[in-house]
Amino acid sequence: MARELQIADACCGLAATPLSEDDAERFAVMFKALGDPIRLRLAALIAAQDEVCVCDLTPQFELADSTISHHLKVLRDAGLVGSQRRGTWVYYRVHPDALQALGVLLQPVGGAD
Amino acid sequence: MARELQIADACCGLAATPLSEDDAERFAVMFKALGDPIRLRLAALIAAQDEVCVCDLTPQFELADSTISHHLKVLRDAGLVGSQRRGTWVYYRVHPDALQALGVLLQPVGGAD
DNA sequence: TCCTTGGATCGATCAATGTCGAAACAGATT
DNA sequence: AATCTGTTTCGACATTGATCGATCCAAGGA
Repeated sequence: MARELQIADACCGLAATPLSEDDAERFAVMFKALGDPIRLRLAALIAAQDEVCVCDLTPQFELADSTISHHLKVLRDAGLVGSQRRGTWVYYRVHPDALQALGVLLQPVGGAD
Repeated sequence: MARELQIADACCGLAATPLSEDDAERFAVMFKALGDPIRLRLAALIAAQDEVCVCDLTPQFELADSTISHHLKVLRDAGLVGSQRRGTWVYYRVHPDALQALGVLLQPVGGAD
């Protein structure tokens, strides 16, 4: 059951949100996932296209394949991306809703006050 | 010298950004800073007002003052907030530009495709 | 001057994380 | 079935990070 991302709480940005402990916990997981240079680049590479084969990602880093796989799992567990196996290869794509929820949380900070 | 946050690279969001290793490094520091529930709540509390006295923050957490101070330092080092001492008390305020840069990086992911 | 109070820093401890190589797993090909 | 290739999982290790108590510093008040 792909949980529905019930993050309606992110309606008004950090500034307007008292941000319950639960929400803070959930959002922090996502921010933490993006809080690593490798994962941030991975996320950018995936977001740049509809979907990306892992086999196209690993060559772009000087890290063991298992390490890249680990980082992809962190992004997956955070709900930021999803994966799908087709034949031999595995393809990753972003979950736009998740990234957008984080964006909304940050955006209006200096906006309408 | 409050460094000028030269993050013009964040013009087009994750999707459009090849995201150089350097940029990834810089942004990751900020995301990582927000990647802790305590710090995320601190950031929200600070963003909710023009400025906030540390003395108003510490009572809202069941943590040692030194721990809160440490988390504030992480937010400060990431460039997300700034502090100013006035007499006995220290006041924190957000750096809207920094938060906004992160927001822009995330926002347009699912936007115009 | 000496205490008190608000904050930051330091040093120590324990948990979490990044990294790797080895092994396991899933499909495809022979 | 045997094997090859792409991907993930599994220990293991070194590094980082969260937390605390103790200490230090700055500003006020006795």
